[in-house]
Amino acid sequence: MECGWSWEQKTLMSELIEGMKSAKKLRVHLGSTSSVETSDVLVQRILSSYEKALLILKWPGPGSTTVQAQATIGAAAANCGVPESPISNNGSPTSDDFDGVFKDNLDNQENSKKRKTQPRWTDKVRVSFESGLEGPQEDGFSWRKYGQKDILAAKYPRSYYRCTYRNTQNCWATKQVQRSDEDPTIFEITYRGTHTCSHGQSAQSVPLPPSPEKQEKRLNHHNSNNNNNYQQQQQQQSQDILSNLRKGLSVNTNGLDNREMEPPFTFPSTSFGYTRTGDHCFTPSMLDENTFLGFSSTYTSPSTPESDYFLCQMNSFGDVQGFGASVPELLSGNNSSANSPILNMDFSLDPAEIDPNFLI
DNA sequence: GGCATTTGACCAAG
DNA sequence: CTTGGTCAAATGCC
Repeated sequence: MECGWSWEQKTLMSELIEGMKSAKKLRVHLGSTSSVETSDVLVQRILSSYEKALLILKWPGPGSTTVQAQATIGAAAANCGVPESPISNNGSPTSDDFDGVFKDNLDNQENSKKRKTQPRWTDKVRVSFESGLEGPQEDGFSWRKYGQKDILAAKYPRSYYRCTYRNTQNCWATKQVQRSDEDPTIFEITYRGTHTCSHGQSAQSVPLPPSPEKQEKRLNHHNSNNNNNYQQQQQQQSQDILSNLRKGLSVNTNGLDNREMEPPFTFPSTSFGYTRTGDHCFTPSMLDENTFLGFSSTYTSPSTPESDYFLCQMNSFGDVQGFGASVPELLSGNNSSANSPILNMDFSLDPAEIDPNFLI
């Protein structure tokens, strides 16, 4: 693991602080405009989230495990933001979870072959059109498909991808792409491991990687190289996004297998035709997707007894495939760009989603 | 030729 | 034993 914890910590903390400041400003603003009460509730939750996230970061952990815990938290933070698992129901971090969950991550960077205890997180992406611009793949990294498998309970096969630079740079990041049975427009991307390669967001050479079912990589390949610099102005990015999505629409209309065919896509002008699933990331009764700042991260408790599994669900409508990075990679410390890619994002964490027992 | 995907086989986990 | 994840040979594309 090559994630520099100190860099991670600083970056994450500065982002959290910045986000908290913004939320406070928003609260003031909302208050002055006599907004509905729920807005204030939301802001309060945002602030609470930041505070607790910062608390997690600052928490040193007991005894000799401190360094390890912090390092592993950093690894997790690089993947998903702030891990849920360290937070017990009473709000206190538990170092056992840190060690159990994230040490495995470190181990598996060395021992790639066994799937066992690879920390992973899931990004659910809704694809509003079937033009070949499936969201899951356009995450700024270069992936190489190495397998596909029919899953017993799944209608669609699962595709397996690994980092293109696995051999050359010993980058063991992998991801799985699974189309949702219930809603075929949703792809569930499970990321495993973090990128240690230097071909991530800041140097992505294949921002429009292949779709899971039918690779259209080559068609997009030549469009992509101008749209990857995270230091670009957001305005420029938006222009590129629109431009390239149009290219994608014109090029990739036959990108899927017959069985994957979906109803014709209608390109919504307000969202560039691309949305992230928010329904999995918000508590329906509490949050309105449209109310939020643009990004949420959801973590559920480890589902395996060994606590080596955590799952987060991302939502970011600031992320347009091929031009923005999905959150896990944005938060990856392996993309050692001095300019944090998340600087340009409105960013919030919802404590209720981190852990239902966590908040207030 | 180089690099990608496809796909059946193999292997480990549960 | 079943299933999911990975390997690697075959194949395709540029």
